[in-house]
Amino acid sequence: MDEPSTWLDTEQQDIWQDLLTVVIALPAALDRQLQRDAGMSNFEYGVLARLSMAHEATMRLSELARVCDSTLPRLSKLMDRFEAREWIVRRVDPSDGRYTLATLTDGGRRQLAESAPGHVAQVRRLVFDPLTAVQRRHLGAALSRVADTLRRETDCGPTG
Amino acid sequence: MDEPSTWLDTEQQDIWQDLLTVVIALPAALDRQLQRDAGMSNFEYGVLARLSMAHEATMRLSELARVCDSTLPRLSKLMDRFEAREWIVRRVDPSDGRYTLATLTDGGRRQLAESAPGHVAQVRRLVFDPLTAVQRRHLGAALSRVADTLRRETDCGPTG
DNA sequence: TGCGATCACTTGCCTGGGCAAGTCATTCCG
DNA sequence: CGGAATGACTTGCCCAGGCAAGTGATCGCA
Repeated sequence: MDEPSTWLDTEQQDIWQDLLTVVIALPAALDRQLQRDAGMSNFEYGVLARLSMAHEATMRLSELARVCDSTLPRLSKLMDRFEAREWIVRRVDPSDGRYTLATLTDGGRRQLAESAPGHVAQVRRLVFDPLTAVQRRHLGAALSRVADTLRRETDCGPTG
Repeated sequence: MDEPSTWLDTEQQDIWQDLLTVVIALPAALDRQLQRDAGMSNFEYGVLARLSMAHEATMRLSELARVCDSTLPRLSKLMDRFEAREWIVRRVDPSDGRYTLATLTDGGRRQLAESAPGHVAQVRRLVFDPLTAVQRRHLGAALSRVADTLRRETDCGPTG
């Protein structure tokens, strides 16, 4: 009746349903906690965290956008908001006037430090606590395959 | 130096990074394909699919919103767009005037049938093709634990 | 050297979605 | 029976993000 190559079998459908739940509800749960406790979204937290890990807490916007899976307009507008809160400062890259450098301020670093424990606890509670050590290892192995596929997809050929 | 219960170890950080990639890039990839080939988002596809599976392709909006992980305002506005494209019709529930019933039209069903193969192929390509049968089974086991946790989270206590 | 091409970012416009308030139907309870 | 309480949407307002066009800076090549 069904084309085997077109449809998913029962096991795949169950996995797919759970995966859909995770990709929808997990970001939503992370956003709720961070919004409530720190007044920022999961994406905003990720940007601050990436910046804090960079050398001298400074990165070019294009590079920051890339590692944060963001577009440049989106990041540009976020930087406007962060500058208004004085969490970052922008300045022109002295070595190439086309680039803009963003640097985390002390206030931004403080904000990140205050938000981190609650966020990490949420990640631990929702993702790692429900798993045994073996399940965690297996999840990691499978996720790395899927994540690699998606990264190739995004980088080179967003063929759809 | 670090509180063991506060921070993630290296294995967990790697898994977390891959999971972040998946929850961000997977919906984006699904949206791109569906938008390009069918002029709709992944969420819109899910709503049509759920409706098509219901008895007589009809559901109450509140029930449809629940199974689609949507809010009522969001779904209400989507129904406006779907009605404009004549993919669904709305009518008051005769058994209780507070409810609104949505029914998939023939046009909506046709649209779904045309979109399904490409969407399923994309899911298969991005999620299942990179995995061995064993990895797939392991992924399913771990995901079901995490998904269950998230569903409890959403239903009862969005404690954050 | 100078002018067009490229690059990095910014801005404007539009759409989708969240939240809170409003509307209408039904139920509860005196 | 009637008014208050509840329930199921719907609407209005606001903001974040996508895309396309605009702005400077730098590069390439004649």
